[in-house]
Amino acid sequence: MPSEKCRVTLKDIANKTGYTVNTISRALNNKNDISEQTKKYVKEVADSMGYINDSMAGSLRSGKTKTIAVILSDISNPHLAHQVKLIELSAIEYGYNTIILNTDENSQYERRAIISAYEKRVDGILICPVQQSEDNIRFLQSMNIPFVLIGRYFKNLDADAVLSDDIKAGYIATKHLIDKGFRKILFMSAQEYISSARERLEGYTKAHNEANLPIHNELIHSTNVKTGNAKEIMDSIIQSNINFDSVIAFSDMLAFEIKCALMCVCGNEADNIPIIGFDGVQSHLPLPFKYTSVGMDKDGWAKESTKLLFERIQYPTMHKKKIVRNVSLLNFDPVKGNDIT
Amino acid sequence: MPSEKCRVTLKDIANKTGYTVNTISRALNNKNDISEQTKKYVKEVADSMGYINDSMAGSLRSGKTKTIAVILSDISNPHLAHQVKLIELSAIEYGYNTIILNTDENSQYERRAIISAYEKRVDGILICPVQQSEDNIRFLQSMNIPFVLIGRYFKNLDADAVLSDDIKAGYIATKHLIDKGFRKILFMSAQEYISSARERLEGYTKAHNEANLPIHNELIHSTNVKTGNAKEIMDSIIQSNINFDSVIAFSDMLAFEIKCALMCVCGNEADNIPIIGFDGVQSHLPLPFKYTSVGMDKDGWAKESTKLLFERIQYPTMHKKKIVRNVSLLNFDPVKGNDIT
DNA sequence: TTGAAAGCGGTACCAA
DNA sequence: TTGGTACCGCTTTCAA
Repeated sequence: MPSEKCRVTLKDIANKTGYTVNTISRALNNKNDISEQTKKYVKEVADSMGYINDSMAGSLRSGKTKTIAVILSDISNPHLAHQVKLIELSAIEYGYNTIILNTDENSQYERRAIISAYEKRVDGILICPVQQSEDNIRFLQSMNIPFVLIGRYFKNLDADAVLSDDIKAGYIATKHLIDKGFRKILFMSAQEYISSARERLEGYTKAHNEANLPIHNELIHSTNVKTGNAKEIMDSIIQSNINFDSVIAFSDMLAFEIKCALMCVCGNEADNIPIIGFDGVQSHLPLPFKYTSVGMDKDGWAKESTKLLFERIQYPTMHKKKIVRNVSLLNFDPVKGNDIT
Repeated sequence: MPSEKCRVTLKDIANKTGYTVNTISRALNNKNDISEQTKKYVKEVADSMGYINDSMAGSLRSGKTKTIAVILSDISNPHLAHQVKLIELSAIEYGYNTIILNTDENSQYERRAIISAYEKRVDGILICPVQQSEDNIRFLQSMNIPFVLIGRYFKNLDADAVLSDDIKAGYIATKHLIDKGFRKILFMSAQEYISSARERLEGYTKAHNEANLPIHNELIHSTNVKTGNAKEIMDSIIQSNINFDSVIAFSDMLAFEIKCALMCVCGNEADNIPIIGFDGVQSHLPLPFKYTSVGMDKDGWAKESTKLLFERIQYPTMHKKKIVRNVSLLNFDPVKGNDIT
């Protein structure tokens, strides 16, 4: 147990044992220039005194914090929360801690998050960039902290990235609906500066082109979609007499919101309007209704990006890598479970 | 922009301006024994050099990290993720950062999390304790770090806590079903060492007693419920020929899982078996189906507990407070929205 | 209003 | 194998 009054330090152990702080430090860190006997003794005394390392003091000197930062839009999004959890588990295996910083898709907050990570001297950063501009990422580059982009990337920026194949994602979602006979597919996208939004739309277009079907611009909504306001947007679309028979949504959570909105307007008829989302949350969010999504396997980009980050930390000069992960159509059924097409 | 090679330090600014590090430090921290002119000049130079504070070095000296830790079972649970987000937002208002540590309902991990928080010298801790034993919390007490229990408490332990009225929660869920004529209410609880689980069961019992209804022990399952294995448990219950006409589940996520399990077994008939969960996730998780839950308002214990923690940090000797928040029956309908009874 | 120096609690480096 | 000492970057204290 730690002393009642204050922190037990190396000095305290040194005083008690007669060794110097230096020896204590190296004994506790299992350095091999200390005799086993001394190590054992020192460790015992340290334990009995309830010594707990002060990571700040150590990091200040060594320059290493054994901590990585994960910067993303919103931890309260179930998809991201799950990914973060996986990242944390991975990081622990490498002996690292994780801190999470939210951007809320806001460049200013993102800038703050980057600064905050720098203040805390993290050894590396995983970041799903807001992308409103490239400034923040260039700023991050100038800091010389290893980082990996997750889920989104910049064309003109040579950086490590772990992405999903978003063109394919948009394509298979669209093709799936086209194959089923739907011709008026509403595409509810996010901000168009987001690379994954653009690429999914590209897939949407590709599928239409392949099927020799025209693209109706009124069906493509690249509005600033934030969770929580889908109802208003859907209402305005419906009020504008835009005709659609199916929907593709930028995320699963958005898809759920859209479904609610449709239920408000059409009641049970809403079931006739299929909605496909992205992210594949069904792997860890079993919900009592059927839904379809396009996504990676349940590990998403979490494991891969953590691995890449630690590679980068170890080999700072290694050539930059861009990893694109495969996606597939995921049909979730509460009875049958997941069915991957 | 920060220098390409390394961190800009106070020393660098001192060298450039001719002042000492001391003056620079106090100028940047807006202390009032520095002339406005000097402050302005120093800040300009610091900005132009891209100076970013090294929080570790500062904290090491000052003993304050302006960081709190949130220790809970699993950030990937949507309910907790939402609460954590609210805590973070609150903390930022107080000028604090937040780190999150997961316990996975495992005492050993909880111990590690507490140690990790101590290593990082956090100024305070919000913790939803695993409760398998009191050891970890007593350990935490011995550390002299201000902390607030959230959602769960210990009878024999004088500690700050922000809780929900779980007896009432169990009571109104049960009464609601009894009033509707259900008589065989399956109670799917969590580990019985968890205070909220016990209290909800107490409410369940109370509602039965009040209605002069017997309690059937076979309907009460205090198994080690972790998300993800509800199906097996439900299967075994059904195989045992235990008869039930309705369900109360320890959490909303568990309720969703149980619903899926029932759909597997009874198909559409599952709709005739009402399931009530706890947590009230509907306030921030709009899903396209109706469900009922018992919970607090959407702020949950987040704001209140953060506030209490900062009170405690400010007044270490203040008498301990136990805050019990009200709960109500929440009916979510994708069309009508939330209806609070 | 500013400067000089000590020190927070470790780790790194070199000498013994 | 161990000890002595500088030092990480900042804040605090006291003197000027």
